[in-house]
Amino acid sequence: MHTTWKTGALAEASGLTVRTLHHWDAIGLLTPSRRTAAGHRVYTGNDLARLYQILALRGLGLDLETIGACLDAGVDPVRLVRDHLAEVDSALAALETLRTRLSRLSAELAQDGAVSGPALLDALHATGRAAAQATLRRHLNPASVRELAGRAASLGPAAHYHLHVEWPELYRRAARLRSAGTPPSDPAVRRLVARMDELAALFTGGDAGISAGVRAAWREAPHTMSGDPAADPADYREPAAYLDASRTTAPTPEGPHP
Amino acid sequence: MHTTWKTGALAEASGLTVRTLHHWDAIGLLTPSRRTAAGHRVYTGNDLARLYQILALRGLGLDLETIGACLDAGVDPVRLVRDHLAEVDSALAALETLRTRLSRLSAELAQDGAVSGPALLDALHATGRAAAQATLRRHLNPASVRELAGRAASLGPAAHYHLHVEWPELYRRAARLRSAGTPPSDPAVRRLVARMDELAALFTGGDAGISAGVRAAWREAPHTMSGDPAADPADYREPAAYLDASRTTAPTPEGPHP
DNA sequence: CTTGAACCTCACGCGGCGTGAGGAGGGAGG
DNA sequence: CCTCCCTCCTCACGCCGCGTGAGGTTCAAG
Repeated sequence: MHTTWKTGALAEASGLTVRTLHHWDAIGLLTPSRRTAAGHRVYTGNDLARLYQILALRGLGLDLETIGACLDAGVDPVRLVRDHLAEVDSALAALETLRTRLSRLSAELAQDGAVSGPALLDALHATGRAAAQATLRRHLNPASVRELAGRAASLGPAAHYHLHVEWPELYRRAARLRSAGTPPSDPAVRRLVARMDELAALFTGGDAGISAGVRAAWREAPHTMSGDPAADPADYREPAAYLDASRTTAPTPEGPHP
Repeated sequence: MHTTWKTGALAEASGLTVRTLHHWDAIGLLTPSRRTAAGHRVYTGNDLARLYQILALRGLGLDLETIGACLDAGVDPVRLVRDHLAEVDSALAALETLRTRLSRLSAELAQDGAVSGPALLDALHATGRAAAQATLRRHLNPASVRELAGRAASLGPAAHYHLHVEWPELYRRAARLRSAGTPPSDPAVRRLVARMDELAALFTGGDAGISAGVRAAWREAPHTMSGDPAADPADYREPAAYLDASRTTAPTPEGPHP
């Protein structure tokens, strides 16, 4: 009965590839105890035990460096597992959100029997839009809805950009400033507010009634209006209050007057 | 009102980095329509529309090459979404399995108050082992259990390897051969069977009663015996039947007799 | 004209190997 | 002894989506 293995034999027995064993040797994760005079790797029973441990830890989804640290003494297993579990949980949450979006999209596509070229983008675009318009209609009269739609149409492709790219980004930035403790009176926040008001004016034409209605729709159902079903209402409510505070506080001095 | 953007402005507005825009330009995903005489990138409204589409598709988790193909005409959106959904589903299933294992392990670790060095491996090892022994005890008398344990102990670290590395690998290989349509009488299958019987003899000492009991335990609860809670009983039952068939059929000729 | 910010183009790095290229060791058969 | 073929070895580049400098040009303001 043999008690040592050459690279190929170990690879075949373990289901790994020779290249993987070479790699693990190169990074010092699993170094064969011996070599023949010609430089051929010889794995012993101890190496096998280590291989088994590596496979066990790899099965937990740990990266190779962590596995090495684990085996070469020096990690707190409780913390390691707890942290890793947290990582896995967040990855799982992200994937679940994605799955929801995809399956909704898939349904949308299956429904429009005929499949043309940019059908994917159309469907992607349409998904959830009907709901957003319904919400808007609850807060605006038909004439205002038509005016909003007309202004959006006249902006062309830029409308999509302003609504779905720049606007969410402004919101994200407001959220970052807020959580960094920046006071609402800070000039950076004021610049954000100014840009957002500018964008809003593009769509509402400066009509206070329309913009109030739009704001009400966002307050009612941020996840519907933003088109992101995973959006947390709190992620919108708190920055909104922060931005309102910016609009109503006195400016902070920003260096000497010119 | 400006209708063009420089790299930095577009990056800031979209929340991407300048490097990302450079990269997307380099791979031809988003090339600015114009450049200044000095070579500075100038993005137009059309580029913005494309950027918006890219971000929308990226939000679905598609890779950049697929996104490019999508936008430059030439994919079936129905198939694309269906296939991608399938990918996401399998990733999700894998992650859920992993999460189950990790949380069980976490509980195991929390239970053994004191944390020593190789506690993680101990816990990993112990998880589910008690259940496997309970299953075994239902199929073997105490003397046989003791004999099994004694033989396993005398094998040392190699026992872990045989049980948890080589044995599952042999099973996986059997499953592959089976699904490839290889007949049970094929010499490759016979070699597998011979090796598995050899391994079994290492643990049972050739005692037919013990090996029958072990086989019964595996038939009853493969997921418990293998230590993999996600194991599908069918993944063991069918290869097992296949291997049994190999043991009871006549050999196929493998070239001319010597 | 000078400064400083913003822009440009290389080019390496990451993780975990896959996939050759090009060469040497080793056992079986002539 | 030589030849054949299989297994082993060591580089070294490629993947994906950028991050992160290094080192040089251009632009707008003072």
